Amino acid sequence: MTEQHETPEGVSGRALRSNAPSRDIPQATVTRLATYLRVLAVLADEGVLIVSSEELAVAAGVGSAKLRKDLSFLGPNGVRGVGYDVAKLRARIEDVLGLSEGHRVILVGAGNLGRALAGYGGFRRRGFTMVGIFDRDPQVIGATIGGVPVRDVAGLHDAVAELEPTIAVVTVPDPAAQAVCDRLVAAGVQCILSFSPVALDVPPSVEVRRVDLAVEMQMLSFAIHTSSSAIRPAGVVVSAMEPTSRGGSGGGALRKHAGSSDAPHMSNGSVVAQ
Amino acid sequence: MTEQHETPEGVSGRALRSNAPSRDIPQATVTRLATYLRVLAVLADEGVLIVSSEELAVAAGVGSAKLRKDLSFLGPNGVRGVGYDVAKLRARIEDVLGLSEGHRVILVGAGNLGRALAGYGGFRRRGFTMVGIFDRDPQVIGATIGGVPVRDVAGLHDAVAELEPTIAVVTVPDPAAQAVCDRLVAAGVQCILSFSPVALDVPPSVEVRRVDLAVEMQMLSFAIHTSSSAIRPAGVVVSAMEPTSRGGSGGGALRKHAGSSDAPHMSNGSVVAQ
DNA sequence: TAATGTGAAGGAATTCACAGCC
DNA sequence: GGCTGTGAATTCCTTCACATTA
Repeated sequence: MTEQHETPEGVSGRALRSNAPSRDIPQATVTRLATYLRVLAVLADEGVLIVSSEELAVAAGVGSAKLRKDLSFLGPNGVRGVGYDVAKLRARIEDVLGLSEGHRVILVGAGNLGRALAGYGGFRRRGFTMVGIFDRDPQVIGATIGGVPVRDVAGLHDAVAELEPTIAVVTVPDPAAQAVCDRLVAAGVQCILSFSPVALDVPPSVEVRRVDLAVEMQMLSFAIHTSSSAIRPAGVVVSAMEPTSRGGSGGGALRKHAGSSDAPHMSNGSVVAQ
Repeated sequence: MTEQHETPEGVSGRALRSNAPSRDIPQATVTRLATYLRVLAVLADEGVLIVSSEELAVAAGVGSAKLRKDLSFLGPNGVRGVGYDVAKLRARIEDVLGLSEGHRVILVGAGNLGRALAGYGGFRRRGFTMVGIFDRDPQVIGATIGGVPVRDVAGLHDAVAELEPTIAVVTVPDPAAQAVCDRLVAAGVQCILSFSPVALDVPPSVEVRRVDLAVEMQMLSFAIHTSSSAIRPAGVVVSAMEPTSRGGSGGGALRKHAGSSDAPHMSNGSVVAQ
């Protein structure tokens, strides 16, 4: 959906920290940086030390020029005639995205989706530590999910003070979403990822991203609809994909096989942020 | 990821059907149409008959000019000086998105995430019918999730011929994603929603959307990082949100109570399409 | 020589402002 | 008077092509 594009005025707000990039980083670039990071993690696991923009681009599904442009916002990261140092580039992107110090995450709503997220190994692997899980159901409270005990949501306020989470993930039924959100805000949470399609009302100082699965499905629907109604050579569809050179495994020189990787089924969603 | 924005060249492929819009609809607009649809459903439930672009825009979290521009791609839909007929607009958007006739969905991977999706009421409500669920685990095969029995993924090919799904949702562990995808493609599935972060290799005729939760979390991280490192008046954060007029409930004339109300600033997200 | 980094061109999406209609 | 629909201006993003550097 990414996206694209909300956030009219770029994204940032002038970063003034240590290694902060000098210019503002475009929103669209930030979205892709997260993708590059995932690919770099896989490469690192495979023992790859150096990667070229072309190889990285193919693995991430974008054009190499776009990738270089994206990386250029972080300052010089590669060596001309050689490529990028995988470990160094990875560290640089993590630093820029604010992932270096990790994040403490709490989850409110231990339903199926909440459990799926809590059990998602990819989180911890990427620096997100689940420090608290909350629910309203007495039958669920006290149980342990992914090693973290489920607490009564009634104690949310105090728990936030105790756990000091940097991010809260909300996976409660739609009607409860706003109330939970209000309590999180009252408790001082600044950053919320909501899986409810309802638009949450929060003060401007709080950052909310919303993920709506149905939106993804509907966009797929549109793709089918338009392609099936288009006049086209038999079997060929005008698809919404990147004009990436798609060559199975024949392309990249350094990639081996994709085994080790990440987490088992998890999820997530599309996106749509508030 | 949003998303936003993969898909370089617009989205469509010349629609030539019945009520097809004359022009191509921009990708960014399609993303938001799905959002408008959700808001319209809520309004309809509340008994609202007519809505102005300003009201709809606030509820959806976008600017009114943007909303009007978006709707203009679908042809004339409103009445000047009055507003939009909720039911009529809703039907029009559903038609354009290809939702009018509903979709038959199969799900591969009955883990926590798969179960969460299968049980998600929002799907059926929006015209997506789960017609088949598949898994590899003998312990799960035969069980019923949301009224649909779990079948052995070994019979996927024949089942696709039998069930004729228009969309397949993949929620299997990462290492299995490509293989499952290949089998779906071989069986004739044209449209896949994958929750695995790995980039799937498919023929150009197949449409794939990928959803990666970690990307969302990382974008949140960036938002925290940049705003916390910015120089700003105490307590106020330079956030990446829409500059929407946020006025609690004082604004809209037709809306009743806020259970679901207004969507303050929102926006939307990103998405990463392969 | 090989691949990065980047100005400049091109295209897409957003915003503005107002003409047009009820 | 009020609100839609839309050209025009603006801003943002992508793509191209090449100068630059190891």
